[in-house]
Amino acid sequence: MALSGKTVERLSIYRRLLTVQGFAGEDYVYSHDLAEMISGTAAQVRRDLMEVGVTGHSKRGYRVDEMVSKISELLDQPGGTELVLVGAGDLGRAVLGFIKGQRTAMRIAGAFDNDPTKIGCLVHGYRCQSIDALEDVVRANDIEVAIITTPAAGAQEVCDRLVAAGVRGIANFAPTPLQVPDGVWVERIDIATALEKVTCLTRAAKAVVGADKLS
Amino acid sequence: MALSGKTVERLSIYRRLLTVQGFAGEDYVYSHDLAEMISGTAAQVRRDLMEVGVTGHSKRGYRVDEMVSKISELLDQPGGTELVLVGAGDLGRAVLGFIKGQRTAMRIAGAFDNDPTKIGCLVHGYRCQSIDALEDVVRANDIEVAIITTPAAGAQEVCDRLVAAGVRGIANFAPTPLQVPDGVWVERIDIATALEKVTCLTRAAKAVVGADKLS
DNA sequence: CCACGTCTGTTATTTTTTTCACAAAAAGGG
DNA sequence: CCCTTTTTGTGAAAAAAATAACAGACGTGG
Repeated sequence: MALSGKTVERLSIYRRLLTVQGFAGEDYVYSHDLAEMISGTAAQVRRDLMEVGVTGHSKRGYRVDEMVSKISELLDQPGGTELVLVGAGDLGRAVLGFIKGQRTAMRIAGAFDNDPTKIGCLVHGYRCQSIDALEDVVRANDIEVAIITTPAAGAQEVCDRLVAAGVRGIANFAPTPLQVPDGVWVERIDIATALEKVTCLTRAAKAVVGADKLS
Repeated sequence: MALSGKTVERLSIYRRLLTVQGFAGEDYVYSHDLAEMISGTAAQVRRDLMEVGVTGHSKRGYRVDEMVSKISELLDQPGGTELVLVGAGDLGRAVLGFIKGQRTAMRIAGAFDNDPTKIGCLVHGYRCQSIDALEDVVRANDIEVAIITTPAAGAQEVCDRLVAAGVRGIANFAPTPLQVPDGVWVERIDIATALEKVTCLTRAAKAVVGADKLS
């Protein structure tokens, strides 16, 4: 019963809707309400919830607090997760802000950059350290998850160093694919690709609508 | 022959590998080389290329320049795409930097924010305007694609205004789902979800590896 | 110029993901 | 208390995506 990536994504969104957005404060929620919010189907919501083991009630829906705690059990590491972030540019700053803003179960154990003018500076309350200290911090804190927000050019090298130091999961914001050994999970968040996708598929969507109009 | 979203994503990556990374400068590339770079299979690469209509050569591979121009034909709008960006915070700044950095076929027609202290400031060379001017700029330039980098709270309202002004495609970086009418394409780039996914699935990957070791 | 090995193009197969559809549960009204 | 309506839970069907597999093309080396 390995949770698929897609399911995890939706669970993350459900939880957010149930805690800080939309349905915060409700006691019960129907599957079709959640479905509408995510522009999906009720069946899919029920299926996702089945996977996490929450059970709803006919005519009432699902208990919000039960959903949230069950989802959190699956998504969050018991004591929270410590991460390191490499690359304190605009994007790194944005990601740090995100982590700080949402009160998620994540803590930043260190933020790193190779630019001497950035080292020592505070970014969203985190002190930027020299990339030279990367391995030490990762090993000292048994860090398993890292965020790469460097330019494409340096990403693979940073990745290799992280993996060598014991990191098993990487959120890769650099616009380049990373090569990793088995057992390391890479989540790619590719802004350049996303932008190209939206410009491309916007035209496609229009074409479809146009076709519909003819029929 | 509607290009699927997944295919478009991969095409975007292929093009980048063929122009600015990895294979820039090569005359021919094999499908298995591209496959290795993206940690995929050669069959999938060939399939993607089939969809764009490039045809390779036995024993030689695919012509890089042909691939790039065919992919560009599909991904890019002929004269390039003009976009607006709403939300000039850290994330907005990061996205503007991306667009400026990659010399993609995209141009920023306007960057907007509702924070009076930001209005008038230059962000990566773009002058931040008041959100009040949003509709005027969108209509005056026939903007079809927009980028939302606001906090979650304001995103839906911004989205509604954009759609009302004629926008048909939205890259949504706000950590909330958006409701849009038919014919509008939304591409969600959810950093909070991505981070939760990587922390969650890192443990899952480890579990799998552990299980393998037992067998 | 022939045999071999490699790489493409595409069909078939498998796997994964989503949607459909309906029985069972249960609240509410008369 | 029973009937109606709404909502869950889930097997079955469908759709989408990825992978495998292999015929055909084509250099290359002898």
